[in-house]
Amino acid sequence: MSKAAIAEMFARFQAANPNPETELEYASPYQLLVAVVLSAQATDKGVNIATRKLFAEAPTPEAMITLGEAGVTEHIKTIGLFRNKAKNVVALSYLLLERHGGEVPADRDALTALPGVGRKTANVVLNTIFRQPTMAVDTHIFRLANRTGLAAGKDVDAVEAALLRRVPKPYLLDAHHWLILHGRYVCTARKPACDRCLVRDLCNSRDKTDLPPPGSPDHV
DNA sequence: ATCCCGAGGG
DNA sequence: CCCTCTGGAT
Repeated sequence: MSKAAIAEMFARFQAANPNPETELEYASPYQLLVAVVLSAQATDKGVNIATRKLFAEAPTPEAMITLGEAGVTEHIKTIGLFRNKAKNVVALSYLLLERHGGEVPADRDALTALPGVGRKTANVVLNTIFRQPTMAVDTHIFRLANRTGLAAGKDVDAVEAALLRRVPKPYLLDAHHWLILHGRYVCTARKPACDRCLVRDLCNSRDKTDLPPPGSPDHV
C-alpha cells in the first residue's frame, strides 16, 4: 500500500469514527490492565461478561488479593486459559502494591515485568490509559496489516515496527483501535466483509478476497 | 515450538 | 466438526 493510500485509509477511519475506544469495560487503569490480561485468546464480549462479576466483587488490587486465585477462577471460568489468567491476575495485583503503590505504571518495562503482561498488553495499556503512540499488534492487526499491505511482517514485532514507521503521526494515537475494530467487524479472519469495507479500493487484497490461494488458509 | 482452554461461529 | 478470539511463559 502506498504512502498516500495509507493516509487516505486513516482519514476515512477518522471521519467514520472520530473517537475510537476499546470495547473492554473498565472503571480504572487497574481494571483495564486486568481486562487486557484476560483478553488473551478470548473475545471482548466474553471478557466483559466475566469482568462485570469480577470487578463488582474485586474492583481494586487489594480486593483481588482477598478474593484469591480460587475466587477469581470462579468468575472467569467461561474464558479460555482461565487457570493461568487467575494466577497471573492475583500475582500481578500483589506486585502492583509492592512495587507501584497499587497504581498501574506508565512504563513498558515495569508493565512487562508483571506476570501475564507481555509487550502487546503493555502497549494496549500505554496507548489506552496513558495515550502513548504505541502499536499493540494482536491477531486482528497482524492479519489486517499483512492482508491489506498496510504493513507487512513475518511476526508481530516486525509488523509493530512497520506500523510505527508507516502510520502517519497524527493518526498514531488512535490507529490501534481503528485497526482492531476494522479487523473485528469488517476485515475478519475467515470471510472478510469487503462489500461493506470503507477502504476496499486501497487494499492489496481487493478482488481476491473470495479466491484464497490454495494452501493458504488466510490468503494474502 | 508447545501448552494453556472455554465460548461462539460457520 | 474446525477455526477464531485484542497472548504469554516455558
